[in-house]
Order: sequence, then structure tokens, then C-alpha cells
Amino acid sequence: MPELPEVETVRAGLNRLLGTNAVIAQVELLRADLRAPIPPQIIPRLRLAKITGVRRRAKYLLFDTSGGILLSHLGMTGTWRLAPAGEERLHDHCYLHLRDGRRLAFRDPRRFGLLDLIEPGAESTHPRLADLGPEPLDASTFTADYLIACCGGRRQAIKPVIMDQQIVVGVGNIYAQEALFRAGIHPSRAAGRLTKRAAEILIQHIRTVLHEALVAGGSTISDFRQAGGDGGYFQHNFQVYDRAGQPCQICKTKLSSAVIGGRGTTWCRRCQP
DNA sequence: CTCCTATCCTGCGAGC
DNA sequence: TGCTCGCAGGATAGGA
Repeated sequence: MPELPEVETVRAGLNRLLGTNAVIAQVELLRADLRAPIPPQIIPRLRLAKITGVRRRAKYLLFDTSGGILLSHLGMTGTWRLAPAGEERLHDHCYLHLRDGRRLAFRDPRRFGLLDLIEPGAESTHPRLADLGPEPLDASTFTADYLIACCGGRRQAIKPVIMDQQIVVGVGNIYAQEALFRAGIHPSRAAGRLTKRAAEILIQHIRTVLHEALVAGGSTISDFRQAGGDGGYFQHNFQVYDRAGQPCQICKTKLSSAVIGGRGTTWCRRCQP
């Protein structure tokens, strides 16, 4: 489900719930694999470990603990929630039993998510993290010059390029469409034909749409929830995502749609030439 | 290399 | 109402 704003919202919610002194009494794994095998050593390694905080990198959550870093990706449908005794749900895959009696549950019906353990100090070389691009909200690394350099010579459409986690992280199918609409760039435009001016505008709109969604607590689609159980409300601000056939909110042109880069894509052919 | 496609899996809504 | 079909916020292996 989650792109940067949703993952960041979950991260903030987890930190609010956990504070800096939560201790894991026991890890309970209800299955051995999600998208990839879950290393069974997380059970002994996280037992009695203190969770000192939860960070985010790209669309990954990193639980810093005294027993190592618990790495979690939400895939399409992953959620973390407090699950009091008796509130077990289908597709709960992992429970973190806390020493204070609370229980944190990772649930992921489609199982595109991920749980892994990173050894202390091995974060920068972990295969899931090593090749990630810059954070889009970091103005010092995600620059127009950088994006232009990434796009140089590429004939690929710009939309899958900005969704490529090696180029820039955190942008998925929703916010890619929204940012391209705001920037007035057709999602199929060849990445290599992007001018520096267009790159500047696109970067600016990637930042503002992600930031606005962040402030709104993310977008609630299907089962996205903050760790506290509330949904975000940025979905009310979508201008193109899931609005194929409806009128453009700027010029009233009927919005076009097609599969681009393997993903459903909606745009305004008049506003995004 | 670059780019595209298929695939992992379940749930849900559209359409018949 | 009930069924089937297609599609869904992500990431990646494999082939062209």
C-alpha cells in the first residue's frame, strides 16, 4: 500500500506507541516466509531486546533494538498495529510481545512485505538498502542535476524512472502520477528528453505532493492504517490517481489512462503534453 | 546495459 | 443475490 508518506506516518505512529524504552518480551512468528524467508534468528536475537526507536529509509521501516535492526517492508498490504489478546486476525504473520503486556502485530494479506534482521553496523551494506537512491525530501542529494544525469540517454518513460528506487526512493504509483500531473509532464515522456527546467519542476512537485500527503497522514486506500488505527486523508486530494474518465480538475478534459511501465496510469492529455 | 513482462499473493469491486 | 474476472499502493527475476 504504502509509499513514503504512508510509511513515514506508520513510523511516527510506532514511535509514539513505543517510545524509547519498549522491551520485546518475545517474538512470535506465525509463518516462515513472506516475499522472502524470515530469518528464524530474529526470535532469539530480539528476545528481551529494547526498541530504542523506529526509523525509515525509502519504504522500509527500521526498528533499532539492542539485539539488531528489525527491517520491515509493508509491500502492498502490510500493516503494524496494536493487537490486544483476542484480536488475532487472518494474515497476522508476526507478533512482538512487549514486556508491558502490549502486542504489536505485523499483518500482510498479500505477503509482498518483508521482515529481516540487520546486524548492527551492517545497515549500509544490507542488500535491500545498499542500492537505494536518495531520499526525495533531501534537497542536497535529490537535485535537478542528479535527476538529469540519471535520465541521460534513457528512452524509458519518465514515470517508471521516478518510481525506480535506485534513482529516487519512496515514490510509488500514486504519487508518481500526482507529481507528473502537477508538473505538467506526460507520464510517457522519454526520460532522456527531460530538460533541466522540467526536472526542477518535477522534483519540486514530487517534494510538495509527498510533503502534503505526509502532513495529511498519508492516503487511506483499502486497508492502510496508521499504527494507531487511524487512516490518513490525502486521498481526497488526488487529482489523477484512480480518476480515469473523470474530468480534469483544471481544464475539465476527460482524463486519459493506460498501462505505463506495467502500472495503471492516469493523466490529462491537455495539461500534461 | 536498458527496458519490458510476468510473477509472487489475497481481497475486493465491477459487471454479468 | 451470487459468481467470475480483472485489477490493486511493490519489487525483482528473467528474457528480449
